[in-house]
Amino acid sequence: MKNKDFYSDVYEIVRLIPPGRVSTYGAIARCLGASRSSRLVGYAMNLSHNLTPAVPAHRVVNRNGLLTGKHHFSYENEMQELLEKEGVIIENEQVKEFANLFWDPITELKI
DNA sequence: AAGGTGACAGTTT
DNA sequence: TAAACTGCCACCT
Repeated sequence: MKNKDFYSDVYEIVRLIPPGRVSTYGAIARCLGASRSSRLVGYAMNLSHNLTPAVPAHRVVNRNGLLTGKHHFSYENEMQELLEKEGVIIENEQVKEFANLFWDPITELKI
């Protein structure tokens, strides 16, 4: 009934991202048919901090594979640590082999 | 109520 | 090739 569903869908998709994989704001937005609202996805992540169950926002990066949102975590290294813990290697605040680890919700969910 | 902001992305200079 | 600008749409003050 409200765009709140949009956020719910965003959280749901983010939760579907398997460990060790990463996705992008644009891909998620596009999956919901709102390719122009990629910024809103980032905003949704911002609100997901108090969300339960916790949304793995650390698995969501920008289309360049850059950890742009690390500043919004408890501490800046938390995002990187969480990703490295899952096997994702971060180099220069950027996901290494991003193209290989990229998890596209459209491709994965559409099958 | 109106204006400003932003965890992006695509296009242009 | 790299850097900068604009577009976009909901949320916040």
